[in-house]
Amino acid sequence: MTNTRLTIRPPADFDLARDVCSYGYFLLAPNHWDPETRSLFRVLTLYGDQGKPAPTTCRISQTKSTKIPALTARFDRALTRAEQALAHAQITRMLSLGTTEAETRDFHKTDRRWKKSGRARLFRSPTLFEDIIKTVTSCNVAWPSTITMNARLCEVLGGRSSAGGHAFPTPAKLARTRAPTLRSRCRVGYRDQRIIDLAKLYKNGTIDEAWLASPDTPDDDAFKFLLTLPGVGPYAAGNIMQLLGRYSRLALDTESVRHGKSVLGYTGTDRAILKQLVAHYEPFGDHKFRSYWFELWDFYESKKGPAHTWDRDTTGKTFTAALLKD
DNA sequence: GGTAGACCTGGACGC
DNA sequence: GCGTCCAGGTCTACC
Repeated sequence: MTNTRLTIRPPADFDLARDVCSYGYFLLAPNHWDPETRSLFRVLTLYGDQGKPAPTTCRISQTKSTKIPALTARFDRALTRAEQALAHAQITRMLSLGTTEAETRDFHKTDRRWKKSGRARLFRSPTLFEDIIKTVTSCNVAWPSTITMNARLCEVLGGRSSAGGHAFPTPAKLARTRAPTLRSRCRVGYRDQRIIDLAKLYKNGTIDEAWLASPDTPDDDAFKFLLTLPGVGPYAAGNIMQLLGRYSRLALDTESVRHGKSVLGYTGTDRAILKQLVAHYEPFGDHKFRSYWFELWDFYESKKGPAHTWDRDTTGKTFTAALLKD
């Protein structure tokens, strides 16, 4: 049997290099962006007929030869119909293909600064679970440690594809992992039990992805629920909101304060700067996270060059607050 | 409601 | 090479 190859039609304004390299998670395992070929490699966890996890390596690239920008996803084995449907859904989530051209136009009407570059979509994970764990691994830690934690989680607990790559651990796998294993082998520190508890909550349905993602669920309700999760405070909840495609909340941290000081020229105490940041983004209403994020991203690109040229193991590791201060 | 201190890791720094 | 300090967001105890 030949390996599966899927053709995906994204919205006409989609640009793989721009839209993958739009949020830091594209630098975290198991994602691997290749700047040379402008392709995204990663292992997706699909599920075979018996419901057993079936890690599968996938390479996503964009065809530029036709007028309509088609995406091609190549897999390391033949997929069943059900697996193809799941892979399609996971890729759609990762690349925010659900963000239509009309929604993009609406964002650009509110914040015209990004119309020229076309920025509107933010990269995320194939599953909400991975996004939640990635967010927890980014809290109270410098970026290089977040890179290490995600790499170790995949190497130690992620299933292996036939091509040899590791997937992100499944909720079931993390739910039955012992805290000392997470701490010593994945270097997650005190986050160990919180990660296990989150996996259990996801596995037993307490974290209800359908409810959280539903347009019928008000932003306030989703945000309040996220705050009840272990390891999730105001910053993490705000970040998970944007990973759900809800951009009405900010996710403010020390990096936001640095941005307020060095880019926006704010002065005063950290608390005063945070207050000014909230006022600054208020006019962008339901789009405020994107306005905030693309400002920040612009600054990173001014320091490190276009994001699609960043390599995970070199440029990607240099994002520390200390290095960005000047 | 506000605040102080602990949590853990890894990078920076001084010796 | 070793020891110490510090950054980072959440949680708990306390006022």
